[in-house]
This record gives sequence, structure tokens and C-alpha cells, in this order.
Amino acid sequence: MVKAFPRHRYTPAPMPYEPKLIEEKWQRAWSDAKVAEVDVAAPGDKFYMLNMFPYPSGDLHVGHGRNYILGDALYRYFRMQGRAALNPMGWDAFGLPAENAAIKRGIHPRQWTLSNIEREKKQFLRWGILYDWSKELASCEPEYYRWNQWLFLQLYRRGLAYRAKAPVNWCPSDQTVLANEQVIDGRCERCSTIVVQRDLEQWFLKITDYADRLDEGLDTLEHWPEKVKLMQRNWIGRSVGADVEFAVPSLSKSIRIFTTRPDTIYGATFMVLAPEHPDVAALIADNADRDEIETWIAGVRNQSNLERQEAGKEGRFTGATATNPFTNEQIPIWLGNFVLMQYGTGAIMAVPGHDQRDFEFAQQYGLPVRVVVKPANGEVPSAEESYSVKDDSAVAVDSGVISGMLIPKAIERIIEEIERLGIGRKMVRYRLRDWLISRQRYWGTPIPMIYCERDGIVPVPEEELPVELPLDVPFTGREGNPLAKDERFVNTKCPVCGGAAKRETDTMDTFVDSSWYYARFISANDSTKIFDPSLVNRWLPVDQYIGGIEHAILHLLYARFICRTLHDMGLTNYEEPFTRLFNQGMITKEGFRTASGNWVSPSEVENGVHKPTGTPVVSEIGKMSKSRYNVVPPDELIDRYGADTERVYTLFIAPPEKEAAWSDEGVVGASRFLNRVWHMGEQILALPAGGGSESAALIRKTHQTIDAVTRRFDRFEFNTAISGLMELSNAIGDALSAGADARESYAALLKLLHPFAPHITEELWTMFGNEGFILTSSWPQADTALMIEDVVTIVVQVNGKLRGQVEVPNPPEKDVVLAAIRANQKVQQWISGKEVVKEVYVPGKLVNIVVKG
RNA sequence: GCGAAAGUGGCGGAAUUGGUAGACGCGCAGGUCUCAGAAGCCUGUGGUCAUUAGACCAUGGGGGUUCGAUUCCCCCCUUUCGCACCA
Repeated sequence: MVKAFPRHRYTPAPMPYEPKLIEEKWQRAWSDAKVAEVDVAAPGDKFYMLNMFPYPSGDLHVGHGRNYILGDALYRYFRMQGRAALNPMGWDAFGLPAENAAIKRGIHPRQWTLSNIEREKKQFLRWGILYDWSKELASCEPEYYRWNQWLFLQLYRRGLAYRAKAPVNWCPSDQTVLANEQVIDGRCERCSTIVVQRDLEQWFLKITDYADRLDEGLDTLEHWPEKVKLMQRNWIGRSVGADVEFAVPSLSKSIRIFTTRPDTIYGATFMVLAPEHPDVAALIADNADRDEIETWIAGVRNQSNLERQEAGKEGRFTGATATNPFTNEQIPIWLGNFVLMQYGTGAIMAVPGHDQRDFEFAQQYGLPVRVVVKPANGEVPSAEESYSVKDDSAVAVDSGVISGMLIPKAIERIIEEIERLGIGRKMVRYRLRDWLISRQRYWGTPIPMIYCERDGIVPVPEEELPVELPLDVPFTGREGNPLAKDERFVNTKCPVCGGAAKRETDTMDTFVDSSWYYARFISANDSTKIFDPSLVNRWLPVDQYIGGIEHAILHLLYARFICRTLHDMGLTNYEEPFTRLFNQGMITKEGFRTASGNWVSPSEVENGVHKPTGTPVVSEIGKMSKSRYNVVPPDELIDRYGADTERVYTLFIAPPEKEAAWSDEGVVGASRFLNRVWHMGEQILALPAGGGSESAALIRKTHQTIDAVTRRFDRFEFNTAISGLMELSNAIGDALSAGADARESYAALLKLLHPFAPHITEELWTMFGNEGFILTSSWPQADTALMIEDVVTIVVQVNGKLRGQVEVPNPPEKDVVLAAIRANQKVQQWISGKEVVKEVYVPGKLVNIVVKG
């Protein structure tokens, strides 16, 4: 169909397209008209869309822009579709970088944060992004964080917030503890420092109470990426098994273990406890090597998790034994560095025959291996490794009542037996741990708790909220939280007895702030309550949530948890906060580094050589960062080409969920496209009034484009939506060159282009004498009748190879098609003299003639 | 090690349910305009062979199903990401 149009030959009109002039004008116009402000109480077909609110670091580059630009394009599309679309924005404004800036440069965290917010807000405006700023919030303001504190008190009241001493992750560089989710490969998520274990008393939120609901809820999230759901599922780590008590004669008590393979209990030849297990002291009390064992335990406990793993498997024999409840044998109780106190019961029954870890440990210490599972087909498993198959292809052997049973059946049966004997029960356990929310840092929400010598831990009464963060504290950078040194903050009165008491000086993990902010937007200015449940129930859950994959577990898991607690408090009527989730891919850019690994500025590189030093460099595509000298700042780009060009290029570059490499040359294509659209507008304005009529071909192309672009919007296929608009604009250009009219098609083009290039389309729309904003006009409707081609091309294949094409009137009739093929010389050459075995006719598409000989 | 996703021109990428592989754009080449350049415009642009007509090859590699495979199935290779002693 494209072939019908020769390339555009129109002459550009003289008036230049100057984005600078029109972009500021329309940004002001939208803002003055408050076009994006939504009255949440007003009726309408609601659509709540949300970009994850950013941490205001101050510098946004074109990579960040992708997230917001695609959100804005969607927002404008839904507006034009007539939806009551809400698109709010706020700031995840607490956090370490602000505090570090204070230490390094003497700027107060609040001032640093607020000035960054100002800069980023300007950047959003310059990108032409529309947010409902009347609902803006910043988590560092008391108006926001008081509700964090309120929420914490509700959780405390319900037993979901508790203080406990536990081995926790400590980042020596950031001088604070971290949640499990913030430790990546044994290192701090923020600064990559190796995390060490410390025993500290800390505040936890009981997310594990919700493990099953968080796991099951994933099944209801049809519009979430499978990848994210899988990551959450793995993180929650549900496993089904059994708890079993093993009697320890020397202690006259029993030790409980957890296993997912109770069917292998006849093969349990020893037991292993975590070095931290509470019964260890009693078990080794009479051991002659007690001192050595204790030294070893202390050593293991001092290791980071990373070091522990790198050390390989190590253990010590306690000297005590336990009774295997099924074989009644005495089996040795060992300590092992590979058994984790935080999972299960901190104790395992070791079945070296059928668990690789137990096998390795047994080999190392010469412990017996017993085979109790065999392949159902009778082959003897290798002695080199454990045989851990647990499906119907394996069978239990030498295992009392379950001998001969297929494994899934054997597991079921042995659990019945365990329960009948009263030594244990079926058990579901999770890898997920409780959420550690204490942080020994200043720039966060103070935890609203008071310690009284007489009354113990006392919550701050709700009417005394917020517990405000004092602003005039010294930032020295030395160990310890500045809050803890502020006497005026720390010293307070006990709400119960009125006596002297001390405040909690830890602040909350900033992921608490972001776990419910999406609901606060609905009541952002309500100073009397966390939010208005009736309004929140109308607007939530968020219909479309957009953000980076880096939050697949952290933020999204915490938000799903807190969402359920709000539900259970009776405040809301939904369990999942985000109906649809979209993760945009990262924008990358080429950078250059020398053989020694130093990054150099691209401006100093020529033909693969770093000019100042003469060193050869290699190109590497990666994340934009200052240290790689590959950051593209939007301001220069906008000054040169305009925000509309950046927007079009950003969405055209690749499918939005994929990683994409930014190309400075590629931007030019988007700029040319908008220039052509601009000049076409001028040409159409110069057409005589009344004018001619548009060709059927152009009308067809227009309606086909409306249809395609609409479908592509619904599927987030922005790159092909834009290429479709380029095709339409090419067709319009050709029509104009041929002296034909194209007014109607052009008007449709402007509307379809608006979500991508909002400024230029508003300007042209006005130039054509339209009143109001193109944004508030309606999305064009495709007329399917006008989309139908009057001639269709039928592809002719011979033995599956393309040998010709015939054109027939639409709709095509089989007889007509076959007649056309018989009249086609080229095709006939390929079949003449051969026997036609078969003719495959795909209506309206192709004919494949199968010949022989 | 386990799990997931992906692999198409020089580059980014396109291809409803299996039905013309390479849309759209970048880059490149030639042309036009210009004193010259930039910008714009026009034409061409997967590879090999051929003067042309055209033929053959080609969607990471190998097999299979099918009239027909980028698309479905099996094996292998590569890359990226997630998890990693969770009993």
C-alpha cells in the first residue's frame, strides 16, 4: 500500500519550526488552565495512573525521562479517550544521600532535598509532562510522615510492629542496619559495602504473617509482568513440609527440625544445628573440646554471610545424640555453618543420601550415608552424589510403612504417621523474613515510641503526632545518629506515668514512606486523617503503575503488604494496590574506557584513541552515569531540538520494556519528522478555502492508521505507533505534492501525534483555528468501512517459494484469483510441464501451488 | 548450579492466528539546490552471482512438524537478568 505513494516532493514553507517559542507557551497555558487537576469527588470514568515517585537526587537525564514521558503519553491518550484520568506526582524525599550531602557540604538535608525537588519539577515541566500538582506530596514533610507514624502505631497495636533482638545486617559504610531485601549478594544495595551481622534490638514489621496472602495474591495479578511475579514468588519462598521433634536423651527434651522431605526420615543419619541454635550451649556443656567449639562458633558468628559461604562447609560434633523417631537409632548432633538460624527451626535432620548439602557434609566428616529412595525403574543411584528426585519417578525403600510408595504419596503418608505419633505436623514455611525497618540515621521518619524505665516501651499517643524531626542538629559524619545526641529530642515524658523517659531515635526505612503514598495522593491535603476511605475506595487500586524493574521485590512487596494491613484495618476494600504494572527498560549509552579500566570522556576520543594520552579505548554500552561520561542531559537536547523531539525519539527508540541504547544521531530522525509535520501544516493552511477532496487512498490510510495507533497505544507499542504516524505523514506529504487536499487526514494526524509531541500539535491545532486544547478534544474514531482496500494483492507461491503476485478486486473470489494466476506468465513458467499436486488457497492472502516433476 | 527472557541488515528495530522477512528511522552512496557548506528535497541501500531478466542464500547453529516456519516442537551455542547452602 505504501508503493502507491511516491516520496514527498513538496517545497517547505518559509516559516521555521521553533520549538523553544511554542513549548514554553503551551507549558504555561496548560498550567494556567490547570488542565491536569482532578476533583476526586466528581463523577467520571476514573483512570488512576502513576509513575513511581522519584527520589529527588537533583539530576534527571534522558534515561529517567523515558519513564515519565511514556506515562505522560498514556495520560494524554486516556484523556482524549474521555477517561477521568488522574496522574499525580510526589517525592520520595527521605534518604541517605541528603544526609551525606549535609556531612560533606554542610547543606541541611531538608534544604538540599527541597532544592532538588524544585529542579526536578522544572525538568518535568520542560518535558511537557502534565501532573496534578495540587496533590503533590513530599515524604520528608511532617504533613506526610505524621501518617507514617500513625500507620506504625496502628501496626503496633495489631501486633504487626515489634521490637526484638536479632542478628541483623549492618552496613559499616552507611552506619545503619538494612532489611534483607536491601542486601544484594552479601553487599549493601546502596553502596556495595560487604554487610556484616550484628546482634541488635530493632523494630520489625511482621510481613511474614502475610506471606501466604502475598504469595496467593500474585495469582490475581493478571496484568503484572510474569518476571516480577516470579521474583516475588521466589523471594517469599513458600515450601511445604513437616516439623518433626527429635528426642535428645542427654537433655531430656527434644529438638524440632523442619524438612520438606519427611519421606526420607529413615535416611536421617545425623542432625545439624545452626551455630546460633539456643540449645547449643547445653549440648556441648560436657564436651571435652568445649573451648575449641566455642571459639569456632564465635568465629562463624563474626563472619558476614558472604564469608560464611566462601568458607565452605564446616562443622563440629557436639558430643550429644538424638533419637531418630522412626529408626530409633541414636544419631550424632553436629553444628554446621551452612545451617541458618533464620530459616525454619535452625535445625535439620541430615539425609546425606538424598540431599546434596548433607551429602557433602557427610563426606567431609565421614558420616554414614543411607539410601532410602530409588528410581522407580530400579536403577541404583550414583554414589558420587545424592539422589534428590522427589516426583513419581522415585520410590521409597527400606522405610517402614512407606516402603514401596512413590515419593509424593510417601510424603503424604509419613506426615500422617508423624502426626499420629504426636511428634510433629505438616508445616508450610517461607523464606521471607520480617521487615527490619529501624535505621540509625537522621533523615527519615522518627519511630513514634518512648522508653520509660517504669512502663517500658510506650507508643506516642496519636494526638501528639507528628513526632517532628528536629531541624537544628549538627552533622559531623561520625558514628551514630545525630538524633540520638539531641537532648531536646531524646528527653521526653512518659505518656503513661508522666515521668522522665527517652524517645526512640531510630528512623524508619524509607520504603515505609513509599508503601502507601499512592493512597495519600487521593487525600493529599487532608490534615485530619491518613486518607478518606470512601474516596480511596473509589480511586484505588491504581489502574496503571509504571516504574523500574529494580523495585520488583523491595517496594512492590512492601506496598502489597501495607496495602493488606490497611485493608485489614477496615480502611480500604481492595487487597492489591496496583492492577497493572509496567516496567520500562533502561536507557543506555556508549562510553569509552582504557585497557586499565578508566572511563574517558567521549569528546576526547577519536578513532578508538583517547587523544590527550594516546591510549587506545574500547567502547562499551551501559547505564548512564557521571563516572562513565555518558550522561545525556535533557536541557541541551531540548535547547537544540525541543522537548517534543526528545519525547518522540525516546518512545521511538525501542519497545518501552526493552533496554535501549541512546543515539545522538538517531534524535535527528525525530526532529526531521516533526519539522515535516510543521511544514505540512503551513502548506495546508495555504490551500484555497473550500478546497478539493481527499483521495480514497489517503482516507483509507488515515483510518487504518487511527485503528493501528489506537491498538498500539493499548498495548504499549509506542515505537510502532510512531512509525505508523510517520507513514501517514509521508502519505499526506505525497498527497500535498500531488496538489491534492489532505486537511482531514492532517487533523487526524495531529490528534494521534498529540500524546507524543504535545506542544507542536497544540500550536498547529490552534493555527487551524480550533478553540481550546487539542488535549481536551476527542481521540479520532476509525471507520472500519473506510479501511477496506478495493484491490488486494494475492501472493503466489510455487512449492512454498514466492513466484509472483496478482491483484484482484476486494473481496477476492477464489475463481477470480485462480483465473488471474492462470493469466500470470511468470507463475505459469514455474508450473508448465509439471504435475500440480495441490493448491493451497488462503483467502485474501496467498495461493501456494505444489508441483511435482 | 537452579530459574526466566532474548538472539533478525552497518545500527535501533518491524512482521494479528504459521502465509510477500527487513515496515519506520539512523547511517551510508549518488543526485538536486548553493560561490561553497549546512539544512531541505529526490533516488538507491540484506548477501552472493549476473550486463540485464533474474537465480540462489539469508531471522544464533543443527534437526523435526507443515503445502508453507522469524513464528510451533526437540537438541546445542551465546548474551542478559533474577536466585543462590532457605533444609
